[in-house]
Amino acid sequence: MKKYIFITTPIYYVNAKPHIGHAYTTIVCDVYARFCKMMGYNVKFSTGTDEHGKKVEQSAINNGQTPQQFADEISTLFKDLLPILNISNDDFIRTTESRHTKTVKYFWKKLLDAGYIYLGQYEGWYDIRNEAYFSENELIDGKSPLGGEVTYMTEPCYFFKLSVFRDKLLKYYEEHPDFIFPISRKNEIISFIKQGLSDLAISRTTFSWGISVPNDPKHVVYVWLDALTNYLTVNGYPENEDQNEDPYWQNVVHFVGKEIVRFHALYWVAFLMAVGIKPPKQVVSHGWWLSEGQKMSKSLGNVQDPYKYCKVFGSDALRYYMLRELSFGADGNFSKESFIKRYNSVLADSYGNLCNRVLTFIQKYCDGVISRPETLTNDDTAFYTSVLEEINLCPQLMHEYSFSKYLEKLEHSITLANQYLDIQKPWTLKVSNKNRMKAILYTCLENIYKITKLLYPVMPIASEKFIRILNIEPEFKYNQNEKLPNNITLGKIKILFPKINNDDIDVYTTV
RNA sequence: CGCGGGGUAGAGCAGCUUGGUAGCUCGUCAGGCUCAUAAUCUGAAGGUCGUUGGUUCAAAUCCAGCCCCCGCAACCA
Repeated sequence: MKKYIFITTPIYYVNAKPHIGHAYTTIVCDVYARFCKMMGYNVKFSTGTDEHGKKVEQSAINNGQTPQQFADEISTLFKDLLPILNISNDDFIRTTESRHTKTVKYFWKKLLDAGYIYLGQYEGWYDIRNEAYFSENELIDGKSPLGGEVTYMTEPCYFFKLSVFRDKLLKYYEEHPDFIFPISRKNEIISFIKQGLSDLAISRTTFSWGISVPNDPKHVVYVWLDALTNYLTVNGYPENEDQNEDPYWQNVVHFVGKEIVRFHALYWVAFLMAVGIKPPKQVVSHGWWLSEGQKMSKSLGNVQDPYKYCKVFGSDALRYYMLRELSFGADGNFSKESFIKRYNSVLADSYGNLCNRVLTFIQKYCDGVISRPETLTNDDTAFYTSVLEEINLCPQLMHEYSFSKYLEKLEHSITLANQYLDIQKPWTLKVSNKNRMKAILYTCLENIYKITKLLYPVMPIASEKFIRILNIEPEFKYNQNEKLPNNITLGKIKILFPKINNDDIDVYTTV
């Protein structure tokens, strides 16, 4: 039976230009999506931009543009970066598209019909800059906890009856222990709910750049109700109304940064429960990047620009680095020094060089032609076994989002291959035993091939390049018993990862 | 009693959920190889796992207290 999965990035808010965090989330999703495709899943993978709200309206005015012009411009920036990162998304959704406004309005009516929306009055101290209300006792020195100036306001406002979902949500988490990844985030959400849930204001009248509330156009739909619904839009709602029967909707995985877990794991689930749509399978949260040990900030001038790394090292290298360096879920550090070190020691010296030493050997001493040996020695089978032991762990690690360990296993397999060569010393057999020499080379090449296939989700370009050198048409399907064809004739050999010694790469953004 | 993250070899980290020889990468030192991108391979040195106490036959891992570091204006994954 064919398996389905729907993988999403958050939609990115167009108030700011793309930065390293957007690149990271998107890359993580892409790696997972490519992996799932490799495992035979039908994959739907979406990303996009979130374009409404007061901040966008304000930024547009400051820029002398209409909100739509402003949103178009920034959205394009996000979209244009996808090919640079080599992202294989199936859809790019914008919240200003008509397909989306239609979904949101429909979704609103469903919530209304189900009795979960009521018109009330919001009163409290309003922090204009942060678009949020606070109660008297939340204020700090007469300012909002977010630091903004506040004024006392009352505003008619639609509410979503979030409070009635308290027990349903807790029960859902309990029945789906893997719903929030990692566990530490799940505990945060649970303790947040236990502190008490109040109803959620889901409309605003203080600005107009948004989707207007059906039958009450003074109001626009609150940003998160608008934004989260994008996942339904992408999945064809409301035309495809019965999401509970939709194969992709059975297995939805939302990748998010840790700061927006609450919106996905709590509000979104409650919204869906309210209209009777099955909540997503999992919300997977990742940490933040620091730069050279410090928080990235424009004032410190240490904002890392991932696209500069792409230019110098290629997207494969950036993807590899980001997944390998961070223990997924935790915060981590992005540094030029460690990037160059990992690139050179693993991609250039260890993997790249291994490929090159075997390929050029075959080219020089076997005229580029090699075939499956008749017999294997014990050393050969031991080598096959030891590599298999490593790479067979990979699928499970990927499903646990242990990207770094996934790569660690492959790196260790590469070391095993280098060791195998050093022990077998095929270069001593050039004259004395050419058959044995070829058997060694074929054995090594076959294992590199297996490893390379598993590298594909992370480094699709290099993986494909290597396989093309073997004159094989790349087909990325996972097969535990992956085999090379019996006869290989090499094409033109290329260096996969040229060593980079330039320490003067300008990596900081010059915004 | 604000919230959260963290303290494990020179550096950066994993391990902690499900207690039982402390592991990875880089770096250092010594040696081997020459097919390869001055790449590779072998070996070695280097840690009282922040601290105190508890549970246990056994704790980096569980529990309690304490110390120290980082983040919590905005932008935002």
